[in-house]
Order: sequence, then structure tokens, then C-alpha cells
Amino acid sequence: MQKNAAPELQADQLVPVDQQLCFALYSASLAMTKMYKPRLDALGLTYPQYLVMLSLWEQDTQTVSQIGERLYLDSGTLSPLLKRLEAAGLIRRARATTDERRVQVTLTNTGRALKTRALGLPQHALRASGCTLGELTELTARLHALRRRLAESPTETAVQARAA
Amino acid sequence: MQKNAAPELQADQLVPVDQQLCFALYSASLAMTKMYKPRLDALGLTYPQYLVMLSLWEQDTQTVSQIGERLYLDSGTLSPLLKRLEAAGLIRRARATTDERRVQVTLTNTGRALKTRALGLPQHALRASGCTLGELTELTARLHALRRRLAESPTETAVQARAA
DNA sequence: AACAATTCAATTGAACACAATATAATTGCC
DNA sequence: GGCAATTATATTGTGTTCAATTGAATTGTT
Repeated sequence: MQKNAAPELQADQLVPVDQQLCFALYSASLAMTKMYKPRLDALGLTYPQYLVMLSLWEQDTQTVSQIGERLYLDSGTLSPLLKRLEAAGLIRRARATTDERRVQVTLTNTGRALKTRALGLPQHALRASGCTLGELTELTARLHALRRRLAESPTETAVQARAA
Repeated sequence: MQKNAAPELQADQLVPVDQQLCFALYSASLAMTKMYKPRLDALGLTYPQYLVMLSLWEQDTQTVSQIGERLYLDSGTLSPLLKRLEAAGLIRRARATTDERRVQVTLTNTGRALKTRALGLPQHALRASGCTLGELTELTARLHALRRRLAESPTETAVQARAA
């Protein structure tokens, strides 16, 4: 019998879904989006569109791939989303003159002005979360660390490639 | 000057997107789904389908709404998803004889058998998360608590209704 | 200069999420 | 029993999300 053995996960029996981190993460994320929805509806934004606007309010004029790197989203998600933001009059898209493969995304005056109406959202979220600011900061940091480790986790194809 | 004042969130300036809990949650959840994908592909399941199968492996024969309550998903999500699981031969759907409004979802032998091939997934996820089992358990509990508080957060319409 | 490799964005196709609506069955109430 | 209200699921429409592919522009190498 080993002393101080770290508790381990049995791989031969089912772990209930509500004890699994993946499900807690998934359902909390969906609940967060739902909580934001009424306020974002008032701004005419969906939740991913809000993330793009947050990114542009922080730093105006970014390429599609810069936004994608910051938000961890790819062009298949961003292309149609940015078209809708452009149709809503919040951003403009223009090919860069120096490198015509790049599309520069820039806020319109309307898009810039929307920022003031969005400033109260984080505080609203803080209240809805029922956390103190300290707890929220710590949980945010832990989730970022988790995201990074999950993204670094070797894929099956990478495993297969190394075996070959 | 107040003593021991809890730090507060300024509502008059922008909170960077990567400091916001909502974004950390959102991107960690997407990263978790991506991490699972190669293994779920091998089982012929998507991530939400895996959650439904987990629920049924725990408790076979549930109605659509019972699955929805457990996973916090509505019929608009579950109806087409369950049809695809039925088309894949993993479940059967049948109207309840006692109340024909209800649809009973039951595992087929193939669906039940798939369980053995899925048992290793939580352990894989634990390794990919880079957490100890204790950290994982605690984070899971905190996310469930967060989800519950977010879901209980009054909606705008509820606020408006009280005002009326 | 020519041209292969790379890069960036857009497109396509499959599968969620969810609000709003529709449909069908059941329950309550008289 | 008859019918309004309720309940359970399905459908529709909008908007992601992402893998895979395409197409256009750029870079590197000879």
C-alpha cells in the first residue's frame, strides 16, 4: 500500500456527466452567453460579435487574422461575422494596400460610439456571477491557463505523426 | 478614505477582453471541445452527442426533456441531435404509450456497447488539462456554482415585469 | 524573371444553440 | 363530456464554429 498516493481516475467505470470538467465548462459558458443576451440584444450584437467589438475598441484597425489570434477564432467564423458587423454599420473592411491578401477591419464612428453603451457590461456580469472581484480575477486566470494547456495538448494526428 | 474597501470594477473604462471572465470561459470551452474532437471522431460522436450518450449510459430510457434538464439544453438543440444519434443506430426514439406527448429515448445494443470505448476519455482530459484530480474537482464545482448563479440572474424581461 | 511554396481570407458543408412558433396530446374545470 | 389552458416535442430561422477546400496575392529561390 502506497503512502500519500495521489487520488487517481478509474478508467474502467463511468464518470457521471455532472462531475466532468468538460461539461461544467460547456454549460457555464452557455449560461454566460444567455446571461449576456438581453443586454447585447439592446446593443444589436451577438456574443461573439461583442468579443470582436471589444477587441477593436481596445485596438482599432486589425486584420482578420489578428482578431482571430486574439480571440482564438478562425476565418470561417470571422468572415461571415465581420460581414454582418459591416452590414450593421459598425465596422468597415478594406484590403490593405501594402498586401492585398490582408483585410483591415476598422471601426466606423457608429461602431466607436457603441463602446460607451457597452462599458457597463463587465460590472453587470460581475454581479450576475456572484463572485467578488478577486474570485473573478482568479477564476479568469485559471481558465486562461486551462485553455492554453488544452490547446497545447498533442492531437491524435500529431501522436500518429511521431509514431511514424 | 474607507478601510478595507473591496476592490471594485470601474464602469467608465474598457476592461480588456482577455481580463474578462466571459471570454476566458468561452475560449476555454471551445478549446476543450477541440481537444476532445479527435477521440470523439473515432467514436463517431460530436461533443454534444457525447454528452447525451453520457447521460444515457448513466440512466437509460429518458424523455427528451429529462435529457434537456440534465444537460441544460432545449428541444431545438436536442431534437435534430437525437435524430442523428438514431440514424447512427445508437439510440431509439419512441412515443410513450402512457403520454404520447413524451418521446422516450433508449440506447440500442450498439449504443450501450460504445460506452466501453468512451471510458478512457475523462482520464485523457485530466492529462490534457494539466491539473491534479483535486484541482479538476474543485474547478468543476466552481464552474457548476457559477453556472447556477448565472442562470438565476434576473433577465431583463423579468426586471421589466417587476417594474410594471 | 519564373515558379514553387506559403500566406491570408473566403467559401462550403455539417452540426450545434436558441428564440419563436407550431402542433399534438393531456389535464383541469365546469 | 366539452373546451380552455397547459405540456412536450418538433420546426423554422438566424448566427455561430470549425474542418477542409479554394483562390488570390506574396515571398523565396534559383
